Amino acid sequence: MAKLDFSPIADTTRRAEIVALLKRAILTGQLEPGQKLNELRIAEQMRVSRAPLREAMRELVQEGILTSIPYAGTFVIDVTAKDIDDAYSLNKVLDEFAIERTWPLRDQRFFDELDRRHEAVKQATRDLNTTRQIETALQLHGLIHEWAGNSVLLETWQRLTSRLQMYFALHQRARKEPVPAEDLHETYVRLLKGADMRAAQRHASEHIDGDFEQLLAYAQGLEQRTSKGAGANRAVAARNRPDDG
Amino acid sequence: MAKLDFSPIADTTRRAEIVALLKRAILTGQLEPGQKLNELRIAEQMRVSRAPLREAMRELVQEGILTSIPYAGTFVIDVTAKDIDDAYSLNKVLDEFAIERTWPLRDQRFFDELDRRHEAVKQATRDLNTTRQIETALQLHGLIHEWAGNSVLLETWQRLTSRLQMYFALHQRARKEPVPAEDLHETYVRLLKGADMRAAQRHASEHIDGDFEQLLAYAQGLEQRTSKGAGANRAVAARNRPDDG
DNA sequence: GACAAGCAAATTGTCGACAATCTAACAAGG
DNA sequence: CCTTGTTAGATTGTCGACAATTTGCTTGTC
Repeated sequence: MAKLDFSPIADTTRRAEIVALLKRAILTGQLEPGQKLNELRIAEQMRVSRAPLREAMRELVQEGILTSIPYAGTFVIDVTAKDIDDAYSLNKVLDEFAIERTWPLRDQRFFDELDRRHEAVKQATRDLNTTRQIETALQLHGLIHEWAGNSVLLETWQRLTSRLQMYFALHQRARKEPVPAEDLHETYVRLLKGADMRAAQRHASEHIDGDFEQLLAYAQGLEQRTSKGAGANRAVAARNRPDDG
Repeated sequence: MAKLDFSPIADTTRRAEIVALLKRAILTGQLEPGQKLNELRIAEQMRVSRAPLREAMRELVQEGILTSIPYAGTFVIDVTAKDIDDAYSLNKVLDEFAIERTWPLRDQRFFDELDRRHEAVKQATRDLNTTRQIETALQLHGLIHEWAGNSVLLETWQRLTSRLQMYFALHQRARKEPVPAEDLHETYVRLLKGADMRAAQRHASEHIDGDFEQLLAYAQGLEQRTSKGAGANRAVAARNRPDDG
């Protein structure tokens, strides 16, 4: 018998599809930070009952992109400069670890996959598809975490990625300028193929730095505009913001 | 007006209480790895309907201590030697990062809290309360993550802690020997109070090493006993195991 | 006008029942 | 004997309705 690996059957529960829908809406910035999610309205729009919707929302709360206050509502997380800075700091640490673990495991398949993902980024850049560009860039970046062979690391990074994707989407949305056409990942890919692990680690940090610098500036701008909420409870403040429509 | 911080009102939803109950049952090892959670039975035992129970289970799935297979059931995660090793590796990295960030922020309140938690561990040790001993030891360990001032790091560590607590509980349960009476954390606390950050980081790694060595040995024993499931899907294998009762 | 009590609307939390799916046992056919 | 189709039972997934809680408005009082 031929050795054929079948991929798992897709989850056919409404819950799973709702999770996917909501996640996309949040990560692409269609649902804005602080926005309240009205269960009845969303359930009607999706043509499902509130039960699977609520279960889906519970998952996203635990995934860290929604917050929930009993009897008050469920809200898209707010984004502060500190949140972004925290995520960035940890990401740097995880990257170094991932590169260290991936390094001895690199093989032809790794390099091929690296090229494949790099190509996907370049394609999205050519298409001027910012959402897809963010998505593919993070997938390129995620390869070292997948390859490191540490399931806990991968899981952690994927959770972090959700937020990063949201942050970048918000940033892109705020500044309506066109996407940079240059290839920012050329050096990153080259170093990952090379022989100097330290150099790769160092570049990974710096590379992320470049992306995050803009993000931080954007977030700090946000802070100032909504500065009244400085010491207040963010979630509570969110209550007074408009509903989803 | 006196500057008084009120602690948040307790969540009065059934869901939150169910989460707490289930989590405790899993983290203390009362619910064994791979065990299936029968919704109807648990709901009846807790005198609640399945709706809040299912929502609670969704949270724990996302928290990583339950796994769910559509239309098949929700199971306590299986524990493999590799899982423990992965968690251990990442924990080491997070610890170094946490110490680095906490280091300049240490003050009297930090030292006081450190002593307080250290004392709690010693008390639990004197009481021969293994469950509480694990709990307090992890809380002592968690201080650096709380103090580091990075919310993403803290969140990540707390997720890791859930599993660590489960692993240690299983380990303690397997070997019925009495708890070691010596104080394993003396050096750790002393170094955190000292001036040599590198030394503290190094000891943290080694200190964890000691705890994990036993865990790994235990897990590897598990692997061999249930070796038939080596290549098989763990979750599927779990289906054939006995229900909760 | 300021303020407290009380009511009404909207929203979230929970419940019980039904639908969809899986598992296991059994029968039929090769 | 092995495989395939069928069926009954149990369990999970989903639904619509009801209960609990919050919020904002209204009313009455000073």
